[in-house]
Amino acid sequence: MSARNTDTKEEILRIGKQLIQFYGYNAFSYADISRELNVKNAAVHYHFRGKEDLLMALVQNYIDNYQLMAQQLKAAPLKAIAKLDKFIERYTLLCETDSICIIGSIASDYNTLPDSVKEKVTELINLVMGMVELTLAEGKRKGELVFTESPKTQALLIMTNLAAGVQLARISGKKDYEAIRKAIIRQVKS
Amino acid sequence: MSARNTDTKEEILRIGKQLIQFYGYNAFSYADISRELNVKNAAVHYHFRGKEDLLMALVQNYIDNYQLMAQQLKAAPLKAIAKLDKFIERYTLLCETDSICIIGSIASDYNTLPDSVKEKVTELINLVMGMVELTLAEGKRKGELVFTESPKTQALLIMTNLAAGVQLARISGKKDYEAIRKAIIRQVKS
DNA sequence: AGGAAAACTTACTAATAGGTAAGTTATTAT
DNA sequence: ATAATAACTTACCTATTAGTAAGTTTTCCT
Repeated sequence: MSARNTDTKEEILRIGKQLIQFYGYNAFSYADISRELNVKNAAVHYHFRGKEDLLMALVQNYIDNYQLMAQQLKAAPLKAIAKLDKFIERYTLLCETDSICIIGSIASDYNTLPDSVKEKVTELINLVMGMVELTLAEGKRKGELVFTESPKTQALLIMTNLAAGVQLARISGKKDYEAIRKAIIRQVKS
Repeated sequence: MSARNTDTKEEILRIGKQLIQFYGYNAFSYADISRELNVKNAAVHYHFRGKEDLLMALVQNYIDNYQLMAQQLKAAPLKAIAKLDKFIERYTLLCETDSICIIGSIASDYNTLPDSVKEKVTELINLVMGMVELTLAEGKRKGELVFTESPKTQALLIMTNLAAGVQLARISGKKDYEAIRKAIIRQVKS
């Protein structure tokens, strides 16, 4: 099963992920990836036939990741607020490297993407939104969280705060992101 | 040949604005603009030396626009909630054409932009944020609005809800945007 | 009417984009 | 040991990109 350089494919995904979060989908090329990996661009095409395939794999990767996270969160004996924190932390980390959430990045380039990718992205969004919504609903039921909106709407508010929060942080600084982060918590804390 | 078009320059700005909001900065070219205007791409270069200059002019255009809006809002004998509505309506309109806010669009491509543009965008953000903050602060002072966060933080929350709201709407539909829009109002309504 | 300036077009660059076909080297299974 | 195959490289290709220099047409001004 193992091949000569098994992690080239994973490395491509890793770098692609970085590039899309730092520069955006339409602003990076196979040359950027191959340069960083010290291979020729044809090698990247070997692993991913085209940019569309690479993006598909990338989004699928996120889906797998979040699916795992959703399972773990469900099983974990954590308070809702701690679960929410775990989720928010991902955005805080992005913020620290001047990167943005892949959903936001893709959303900005959405009208230039092939339909296949659009569908996969919808899948990803539904997954993430569902996860946050569930966490909120459970927290509310257990009395650990307090908010007046429906869990779905509250999830929308939080997601948009975070997604645009990291975008804004690039321009006006991390302080604004921090203010948003804290406010999100206050909004749902009992 | 025929008809002289003195507003070519303005038309370029109009189309550029559309393109950046629909496709993103790195996904449109001078060819896209010249095609739509029925001129050659050199004509676009005549009015704006390069893409950087075009983007600069575009952002400046927004600054002028919002500066005017800020003045009008200050002077207008409107309740704070009505002023806020006027601002939100811009995003609702964007949403209807599957377009996103220029700030969000630029934020996503931020790391590919020249410094000159970055600075201008900061100017734009400060202007818009300041306008929303002021409206919120005034509304609170007059008892027309009620919210617990500082006006600045509340402005951050609203701005991020809207900016990411229109982005999200592209993917998961306008219903989500509508839910966000209504929740924003509820959050500050007395 | 005539000249200057503005608003273009024509006709090119050079660089990069994404992509492919065919050949080479390394790894693995038998 | 060797055949098959995986993981590449070499060497291209075509389309598009932003951009420019030089010439042409249109409009403005006197």
